[in-house]
Parts: sequence; C-alpha cells; structure tokens
Amino acid sequence: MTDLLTIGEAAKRSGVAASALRFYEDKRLISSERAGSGHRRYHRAVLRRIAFIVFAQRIGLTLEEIRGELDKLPGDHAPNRRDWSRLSAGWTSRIDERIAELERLRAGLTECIGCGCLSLDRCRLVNPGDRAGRSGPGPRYWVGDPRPA
Amino acid sequence: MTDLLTIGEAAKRSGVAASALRFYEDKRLISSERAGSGHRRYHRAVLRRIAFIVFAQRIGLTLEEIRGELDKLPGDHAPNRRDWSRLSAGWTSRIDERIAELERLRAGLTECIGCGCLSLDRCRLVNPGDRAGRSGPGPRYWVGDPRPA
DNA sequence: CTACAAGCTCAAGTGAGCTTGAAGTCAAGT
DNA sequence: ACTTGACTTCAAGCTCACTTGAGCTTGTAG
Repeated sequence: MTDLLTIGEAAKRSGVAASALRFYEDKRLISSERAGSGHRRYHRAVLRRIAFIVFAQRIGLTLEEIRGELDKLPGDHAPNRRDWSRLSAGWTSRIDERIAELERLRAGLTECIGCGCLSLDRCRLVNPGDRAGRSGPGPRYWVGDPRPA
Repeated sequence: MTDLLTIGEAAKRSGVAASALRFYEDKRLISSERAGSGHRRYHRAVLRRIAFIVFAQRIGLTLEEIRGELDKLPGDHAPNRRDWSRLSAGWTSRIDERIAELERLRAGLTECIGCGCLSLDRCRLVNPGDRAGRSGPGPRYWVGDPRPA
C-alpha cells in the first residue's frame, strides 16, 4: 500500500462515485498521475480537494466556480491551512444571504401565505428581486433574470 | 377588462415567463380555460397559485412535489387562508434543517476548512449523512443517495 | 385591409452534474 | 490458461425546469 490511490479507493474514501471523479478530472477540478497501465493514481491530497468540492457544492457553488477557487491554490507547494481558508473567505456572506432568505421565507409561512399579500407583485417574500441567483432547484435562469449572452 | 387574464398578462403580473406557464399547465400545476380562439384565459386566482409555486421552489421543492401539495387544495371552493397555510405546515422544519446545515457549513469555514479535519470520512460537516436530499445545485441524486426505483 | 403583435402546438434544445453502456485492457487469483 | 474484477475511453443517456424554433392562427390598431 503506497500513498497513491486507485480511483476505486479514492471513490470509497471520499464517498464520491468513480464516474464523478473522472468527470471532475475531465473538468480539471482534480488531477491524477497514471500507472504504466494507464490507470489513474491519486495522491492522498486529492481527498482534501474532493472534500472541498463537496463542501462548496453544499454551499451552492457550481463546479465552474469551484474550479475557479481551486485554481487560486498555489502551485508551488502543497496547500496549507491558510491557503484553504483564503478560498472560503468570501463564502460567509453568501451563506448569510441564503440563510436570511430562508428566514424571510419561514416568516412568510406564518405571516404571509394565505393572507392577502401572497401576491407576486406586492409581497416582498417572492418579489422578482429576490428571484435572482441560482440557489434554487435545477439549472435555470431565474425568472426575470436576463440570460447570459 | 374582465377578470380573465391572457397568458401574457399572467406572465407580466407574475414575473414568470409565458413559456413557463404553459409548461406548468402541461404539468398540471395550473389550469386555464380557453377562449373561442383557443387562447388561454386565466382566472385571477391563478396568480396566487403561481406565487405559491415560486415560493415553494425557493424553499427547494420540485415541481412534482409542488403539484402534490396543490392537489391537496379543496376542489369544492376557492382556497382560503386556512387552505393555503395547511399546505405549508410541514415546510418550517424543512427550512429549519436547511438553515441548520448552512450554519454548520458556515462554522466550518472558520473552524474546519484547512484544518486536519477536512476529510470526508471524519468531518461531520461533509459526511455522507448530510449529503442526502436535493437542496444543492442541479438536479442530481446526491452522492451516496440511492436512486429512486 | 394590412401590419404586426400575441397566441397556439409540438418537437427539440439547453445546462449542470453526473451515470450508463459498449468495447476493450490490465492485474490478480486458481 | 483462465476467469474475475477493476480499470480505460468515448459516446450517449438521464433529470429538472424550462426555453427556443418552426409553422400556423388570432386579435388589434391604423
């Protein structure tokens, strides 16, 4: 047992399917070396990278965005504590905004739904301004959001 | 100006695209009558229904689930305050769970990322148990989640 | 009467994030 | 030598929530 992992081992340890790991590699979120056979060999460090990816996904980042973050990691040394935490610096506000929205929605459950104000043009809970962003279910351009060119 | 809306008016008032309204109708989330011409005519009440849909989506329900909720509305009278609020009864806990997760994630930003514990098999922040559900980005069966039969 | 905007249907396309299948290679055990 | 299982690539498939386009009809303003 060296400290290089096969894709199966990496999948098992991370809980992420091998097919997903190949997909991530294809999208340049992770990288591997190859054994003589052509089989992937992962450094143990890939596990932390994968953890970071899963973490970031839960927060709501797309793989594209996550790749952008990972690209900021230094290439000259193995990323340390500070390197990782720098990446997540901006996330707190993102989380805070989402929590704030959920709290407003929760308040609306008792205050707003069913009352006369549940109306898209009048109720601040579901007004178009709040519908920007992509944190809802499914990949869609939020109603009222201009599509990217 | 009767109290029946064309699809264009409904779209404008709700902020939801006409194509989406047709799509919702196709999926039986809303309904319309037809003018002699075959054009859709919506009752004003559809606006509240649409508001409910948008609201529920922000909370993280799929259209399928939303349809299930809407089906619970009484057919014998126009839904009133109580009818609507009954629907959202179970949502509070759903929101609370999601908020709790986001708070844990936020805590992890300062405590956990970059430290030795950012490891998928050890860190409670990103462990597989927390990865169930569909509240993240994109339609996917969360890693480790069994696919529905 | 003529534009032209708005509506219709139906099929196909989009995007994210994967999974699945086909067809083949490689490594280990019996 | 043979089987089994893990791996490879590449293309195609899948879900969700829509949007877009083609081709046609309807409604309205001048």
